[in-house]
Amino acid sequence: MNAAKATRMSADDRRELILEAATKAFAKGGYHGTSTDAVAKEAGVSQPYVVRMFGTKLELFLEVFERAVGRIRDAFAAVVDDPTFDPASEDGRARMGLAYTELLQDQDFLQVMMHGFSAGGIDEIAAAARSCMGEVFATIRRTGWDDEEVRDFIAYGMLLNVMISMRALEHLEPDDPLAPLTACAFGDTIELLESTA
Amino acid sequence: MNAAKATRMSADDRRELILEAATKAFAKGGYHGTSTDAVAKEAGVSQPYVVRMFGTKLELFLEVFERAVGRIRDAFAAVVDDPTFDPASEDGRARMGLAYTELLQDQDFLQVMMHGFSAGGIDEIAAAARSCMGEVFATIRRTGWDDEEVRDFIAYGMLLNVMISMRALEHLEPDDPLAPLTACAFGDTIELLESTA
DNA sequence: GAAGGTAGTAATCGACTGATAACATGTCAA
DNA sequence: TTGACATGTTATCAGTCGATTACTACCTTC
Repeated sequence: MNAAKATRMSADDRRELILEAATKAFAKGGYHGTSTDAVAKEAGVSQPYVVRMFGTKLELFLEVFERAVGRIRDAFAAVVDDPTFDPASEDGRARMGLAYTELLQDQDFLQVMMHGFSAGGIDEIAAAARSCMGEVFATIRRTGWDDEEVRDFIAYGMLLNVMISMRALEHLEPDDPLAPLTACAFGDTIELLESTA
Repeated sequence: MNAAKATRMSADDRRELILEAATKAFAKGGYHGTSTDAVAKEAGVSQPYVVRMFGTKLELFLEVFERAVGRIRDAFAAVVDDPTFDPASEDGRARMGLAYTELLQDQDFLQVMMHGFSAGGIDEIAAAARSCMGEVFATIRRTGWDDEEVRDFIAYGMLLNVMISMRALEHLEPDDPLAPLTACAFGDTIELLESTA
């Protein structure tokens, strides 16, 4: 899949490349539904190499998952840490919303996140999910908003995540059963996203 | 697992029993993470019997999923159809909230639902998810609430679903990274749930 | 009491999966 | 240039999975 196959690469670069490929692969199938071979093919390397580099499939998934949620957390942190950010203002709220909207452009991350959140059947993943989600909450809390406001902000984001996972944006036809909710949930960001989805 | 194994049973009864077992099994592992053999063991029948009764594993999952979401939709429908229901009143909103809280008692249904929502990689499941979610939206909409209010109600429910999936309720220790959000999200329903979880 | 449909199992298969081991190739320092 | 390490592959394995086939046991009805 990748042109870099023939050439040798530093382990760090190769690791990065595999993590990106794994993000794409896990986004589609989740932990159980994605084989290490699928990741390897996506990355353009052999399957045993993937396994050996990360130890086990679970460790690979955990790393992919923590990166995905970490990226989201960091996007919010960047807004909060901006010295011109005023959490109480309408502009402040808009900035936080926009930060999330920008994340919607790369849906692989969000889907990996949702797969991790749903995988409560695997202890390590559930623990990572709680830990990462706790961090996101703590980050958004730093706005100074009331906990209820933070909670509602996260809840709304979660709705969007779920709808992306069920591929609502690819089914905006007026006769689709979900279209009314999709329109209401995504509002005017929908045109922005349609072009990229 | 079930005492009914030795005795013969009508196909309809057995079907029901397998669907319940499958709900429990799929709640843990989702579609990919649950084998038909796991379902069979949970139901106390042989694996080939499960497959033959439902055709394929996918058809079984779809039936389990549609039942799960159907049950949620019906719970809301019952509230809306109650002649004493006044959507605009505080009591009306409380009733809808309570209907959801009652659903939280049986977390298997909610987890199956979340697994279905996340399984966008399988076309049939994604389509079923959109369809079922569309029905839930339409049902709640019958309250007469503004679309935004319906959306927020669903979003909040989705947050609770996700937190249940990551087993937040089993990790309420003060040092758990997620505990603050869990406390905020579940509020006073938490004592109610702790006893059953 | 036997015929025929229904409920259910045992045996088995081919495909796939994650992991391991053994091997090959490239790179760089002395 | 040769030794040593890092990068990467091929071959292989034991376990698991969904599905099919063929078989058994039960119940009903005439």
